[in-house]
Parts: sequence; C-alpha cells; structure tokens
Amino acid sequence: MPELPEVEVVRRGLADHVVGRTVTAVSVGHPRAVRRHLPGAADLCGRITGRTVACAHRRGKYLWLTFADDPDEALVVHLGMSGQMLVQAAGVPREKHAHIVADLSDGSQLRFVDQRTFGGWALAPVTVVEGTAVPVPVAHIARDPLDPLFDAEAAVRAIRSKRSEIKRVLLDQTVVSGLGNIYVDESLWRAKIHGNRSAAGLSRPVVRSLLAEATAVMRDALTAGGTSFDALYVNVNGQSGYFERSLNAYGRADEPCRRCGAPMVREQFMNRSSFSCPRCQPPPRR
DNA sequence: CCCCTCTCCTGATCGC
DNA sequence: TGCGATCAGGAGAGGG
Repeated sequence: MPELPEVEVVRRGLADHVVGRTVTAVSVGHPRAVRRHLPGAADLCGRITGRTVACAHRRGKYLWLTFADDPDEALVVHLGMSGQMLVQAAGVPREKHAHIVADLSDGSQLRFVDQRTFGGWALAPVTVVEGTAVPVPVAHIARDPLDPLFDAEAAVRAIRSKRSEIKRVLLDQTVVSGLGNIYVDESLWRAKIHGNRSAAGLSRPVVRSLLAEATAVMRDALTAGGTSFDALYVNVNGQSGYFERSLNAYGRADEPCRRCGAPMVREQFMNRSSFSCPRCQPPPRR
C-alpha cells in the first residue's frame, strides 16, 4: 500500500532508469488504468510516443513525469492501492496485471502493473500553485512534510482548524499529504494520541509533535526502502521494501505495545482498521 | 463551504 | 471441493 515513502522510492527509480529515455511506443491493455485521461487510451498513447522524459516529480502520493519538449504538460501517475512502475527488459514476460506498457529507447519497458486498478496514468496541463509547478490533478493536494517548502506552522493551523477527528484529518490529502492508513497509525502511536480525538481540541504543541513524528516515521521508512506487506508493492526494479519489521502500530492487534507492554487493540474507523495502544493512546470520552 | 459516507477493484483467506 | 462472505484502502463523487 504505497504511501509517501514507497512512492518516493518509485520516483527515485524512475529518475535513475526512465529520465533521459524516449518513449517509442505505448500500449494500454486495460482501459480502467487510463480512466482519468478523458480523451482516452489512443490519445494518451499518441501524445506520449516520441517524447523524451525530462524529470520525475512527486507530491504526497502523486507522481508525475515531465517531458523535454513541453514543460507545461505532465504524465500524472497514481499507484492507488496496488500500482507498480516496473522497468523490465522487453523480453521479460508481461505481468498478469500489466495494464500499460511503454517501450523506451534503450530497449527496456516501463510497465504499469496494478492488480486492484485503483491507480492509473493521465496527461494533464501543469499549473503554478504557491510558486510551484504541479499538474492540475495535483493542484488541490497539500505539500507533504518532506517538501523543502513545507510550512509546518501553517500545517498546524490547518489541522487545528478542522472540526473532525485527528486521524480523519491526517488522511485528508488537502491538509497534509503523503500519509495513508499505515503511517497515520504509526504517527499517532509515536505521538501517543488516539485517532478519534478532535483535531481542533489538540493543543498547538501536541499537533507540532504529531507532525514531527509523522515526518520522522516517513523519513525512517524512506531510509529503509519503503514498507511492504506482500508482493503488491515493489519498487521500480521489482525489489520489495523491508520496513515492515519496524512498524510499531499497524497490524499489531493483541501484540504487546513496544513502549508499555499493554496489548494493542484494533478498532474500525472510516471502514478501515486502526491499531493503537489503549494505555499510551487513551481514546477520548464520548 | 464543510464534513462524511459510499463506491470502485481483485485476490487471499476463512467458514461451512 | 466449492462457494459465498469478508477484508485490504486511496480518493473522488455526491449527499446532508
């Protein structure tokens, strides 16, 4: 389940193995993978073919490639739940869920593989938001904590302005981007905050420390190469991440809290699983 | 405008 | 052995 660290690992892989190559052909095997490109698959293939990749960008969980001939258009990639960007030799058998395959000028192929088809590719114009060029589909996404221009105090204000539970707010990509269910639970555990507490009810110092923990957990995960739970997530070369051994909250129901030893609990929240320590992270009174 | 629920999808796993 | 139910969750549409 790719969140910011995993997506950044993919971006680096694209920077190393795709930037500088020219797309010589593209084929789309599953129309759902390009559903956000409204003019359709043929249009997307036609407009990418012949172009040279200039740069690989990321904000939060969104990736985009820009091309050497036109900085005002980008290929926006979202990995969704299970998307992979694989660079393979052309002779390697096509994966079962390889929905888009782009032939590159060095003889390799860039393949978009996505079992659950929540992700996809789309071409979009680039616009400028707060001094930074981003594709239009990314314009509403907030800066992530690893962005050099991330404004932590502005993020603290944005979080505390929400009349909703803190976990819901952290998952809202328009407030702070990059966090998904796993790293939100890890951040809340590190900061000793229950996800059902009101965002507006948290003090400024508490929200500051929560943001600092979120930043730290994502940096740590990035250092370790991204989290992986199964073969659904692999980086651009097909290598799995290995950060899962370091998780303190996610997936640890009934196991002892690594801080206090109390059995961790699993609760349902927003139709998803939440993991927390009942002692370190007391739930709010209702 | 803000908040929240629902829906899309496939494969692994479990109980009967 | 087979089959239906359940679970995994990012993000946008649409409802209140």
